[in-house]
Amino acid sequence: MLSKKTRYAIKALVVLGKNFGETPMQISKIASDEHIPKKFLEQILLDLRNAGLLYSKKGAGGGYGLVKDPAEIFVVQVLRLTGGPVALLPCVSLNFYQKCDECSNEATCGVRDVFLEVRNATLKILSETSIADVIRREGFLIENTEV
Amino acid sequence: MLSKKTRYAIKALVVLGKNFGETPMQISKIASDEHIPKKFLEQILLDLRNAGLLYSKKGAGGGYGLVKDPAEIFVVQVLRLTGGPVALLPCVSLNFYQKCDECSNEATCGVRDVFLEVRNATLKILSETSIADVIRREGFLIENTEV
DNA sequence: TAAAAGTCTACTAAATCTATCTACTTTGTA
DNA sequence: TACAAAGTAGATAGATTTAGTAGACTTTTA
Repeated sequence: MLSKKTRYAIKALVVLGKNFGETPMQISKIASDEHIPKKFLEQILLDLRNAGLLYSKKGAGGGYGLVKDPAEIFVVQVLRLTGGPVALLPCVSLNFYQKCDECSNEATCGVRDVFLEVRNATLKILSETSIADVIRREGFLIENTEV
Repeated sequence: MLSKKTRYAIKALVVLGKNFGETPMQISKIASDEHIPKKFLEQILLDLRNAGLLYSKKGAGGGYGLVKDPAEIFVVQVLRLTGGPVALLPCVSLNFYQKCDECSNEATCGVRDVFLEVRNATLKILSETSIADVIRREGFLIENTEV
């Protein structure tokens, strides 16, 4: 399961993606619109800024904005920045790799092999899906509902 | 990430799968062979027994064994029995469903839609892979290494 | 110069996970 | 029949992680 942190980060990026090209957006606005605790969101946005995804502007009229086009930010990046590994086992994780204590030989571990397959499938989807795609899907679904 | 509980459960079922048709196997043996804390494993095997996957025999010469052929036990079942949801978001989970607090409209949520796709991909693999498959893969990999 | 808005560090509360303890029941065999 | 082997059961403790809060500080604009 994704942590709240990861989920809030994605939500925030979606909101900022819709706002791309406009004047920066305040934390408070994002927090209240998306029902995210403001102080918690502050930390998250700061992380995303330090990672180079967002710019920030202090003072009156300040706020946050995307540095890149939402089509160039992929969901998998957000997971990784917010500490959510893609893999279900540490021994098949690219970015959070850890040796299994209970497994004697990684190369011959059938369990590992299965979860490697799962990771690859997940990774494919999440690394091909951008924030822009997420926004697009939303739009598509809304239209579908309204027709 | 899968919990230790889930991982231990899979490991134990693999061991018991190899032993299928033989006399029951003791917790202590599984625990020491697989480097699993014995008392913890006791709880896990009991859960799997109560779920109908294992039979147990008390007293001297007792132990645990698979009720069904390892080809009929699927990895996805083990995840679910041991509390490991397949989905990355509660709102796309079949067995551990929960409404998102921060999401206003589930039907039009683009984030949900993406993670639904991820869940379906994961589910496909895990529900098609049996304990027997895990054992087979292991064998295949060992042969590969030795040749 | 006051208000708006982000920055930074530390802290706490709650939940969950992992593991252990203790006492008990059932069964096989000497 | 008694003892040892082995599973059953529930409680509990320790560690770790997650989620959220608090408060003081800096920068910028009007």
